Amino acid sequence: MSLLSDLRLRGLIHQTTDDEGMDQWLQERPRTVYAGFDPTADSLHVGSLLGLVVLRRFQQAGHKPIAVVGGATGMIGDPSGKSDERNLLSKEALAQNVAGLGEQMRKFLDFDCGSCSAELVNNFDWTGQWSYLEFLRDVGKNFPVNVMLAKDSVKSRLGRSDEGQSGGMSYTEFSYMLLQAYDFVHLNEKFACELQAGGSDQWGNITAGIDLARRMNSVQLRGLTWPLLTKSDGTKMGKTESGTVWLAAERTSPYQFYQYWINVEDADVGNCLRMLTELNQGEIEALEVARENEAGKRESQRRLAEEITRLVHGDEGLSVAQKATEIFFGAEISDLDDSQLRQIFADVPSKQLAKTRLTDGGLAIVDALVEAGLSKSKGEARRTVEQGGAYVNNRRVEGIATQLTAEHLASETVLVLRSGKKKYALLRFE
RNA sequence: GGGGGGUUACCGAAGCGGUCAAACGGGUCAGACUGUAAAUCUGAUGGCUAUGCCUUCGCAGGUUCGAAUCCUGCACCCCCCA
Repeated sequence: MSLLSDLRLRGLIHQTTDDEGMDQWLQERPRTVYAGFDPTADSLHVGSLLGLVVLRRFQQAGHKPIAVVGGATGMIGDPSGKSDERNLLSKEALAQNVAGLGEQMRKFLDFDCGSCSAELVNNFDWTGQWSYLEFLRDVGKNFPVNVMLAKDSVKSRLGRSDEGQSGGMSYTEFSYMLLQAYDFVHLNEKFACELQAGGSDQWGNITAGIDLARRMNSVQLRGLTWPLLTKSDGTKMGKTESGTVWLAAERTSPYQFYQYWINVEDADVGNCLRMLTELNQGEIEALEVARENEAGKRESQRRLAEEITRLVHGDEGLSVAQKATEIFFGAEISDLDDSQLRQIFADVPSKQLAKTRLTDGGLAIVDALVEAGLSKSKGEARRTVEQGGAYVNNRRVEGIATQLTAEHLASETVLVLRSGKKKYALLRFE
């Protein structure tokens, strides 16, 4: 199956500049394709996943992917789809972010495989060189304002100009499109890049780049967009009550990441499997059937979580996430050492207490719950225990009189407390 | 400026001299059920060294053997008349 028909089948194609010819064009010879990534944080998040996955597929099909980090455009802010003007970032912060993103991209793209090696470039490297006058002369001249005003991203903002300070659009933001358009021209000149891919909200920017290349260099470039990945309730993927789901393990632990996918709604999981994983059509269909017959097993979610977590955090990250899942959902805790426990419970609050608290008859379970922050008062702790909601190392505590001693330690120094179904805390005795 | 009503625990809201740590509903926390879903059901819900003790009913005083409940003053809120 050709790359493009596979992408189509997976629902990854929203629009192309060349519906009839592109498939053929891609099969003729290896092409160079680029997609942009937002550098407003030092980590990518679930929202960037689609772009990475698409570039990865292009590379697997023998094409050369370029990931462009918008160091320059990030300083300005893309108006597309944003209701308000974005905060500007300092140069230093951007440089740091760009470095972080590159690290994560290595998991998706091969940067060392000869002619189709991926490239990571920062558009600040070329955009930063421009003088204002040069830019106006060489680039700005090619942008008819009336065409720009007709773009949806601009129109929607101008319509709000009477709504006080947040309405309207600054000249800086208005210029964003020019910068991004020039990126395409530059990449075409330097890497012979002929195709830009992006989310459907990027269509306007992509076509602007194609127009500019035609005017400046008389070349015909191409564009392709993927649909925005949204949930069945219309909200964005990748957000939880506690915030964004990041790809960096320091920001979102592998366990939390894995759990995010495990908890995807039935209505969304099919889309996610098709768009984000590399499972083939047959496997995806089999999961679909399984989902209809035995929805309760949630095999699709499990598979989805497994695939994506492996891609982002590697086999090791996946196995920690799975082990943690097993434990967080009731498996008794045994045969684990300090470092394993710490890794698994990385997200869980912990408190250090003196080792001596465990000697001399031990530490009352009620006090332990309060110390660990699982109960606000001893009364509340007592209630929890009496109602059967307190667990030590995932074993239910029987009786209010329980005293914790060294025998209750799960590993050398750590004891795992739990209140209710999911609230955990660690006590470290050192 | 005058008249009336209000202020109760996390929130809403009963209580109007002892049996009030204070009904009821929501929330929250546990438990059961379940698909790590939704719904439902059950229990708990001021603190503690705990069959008792301590601190709470806007704030400060007072009456009384005894006050969330009565009286006085103060603060804030709402309504009506100027």
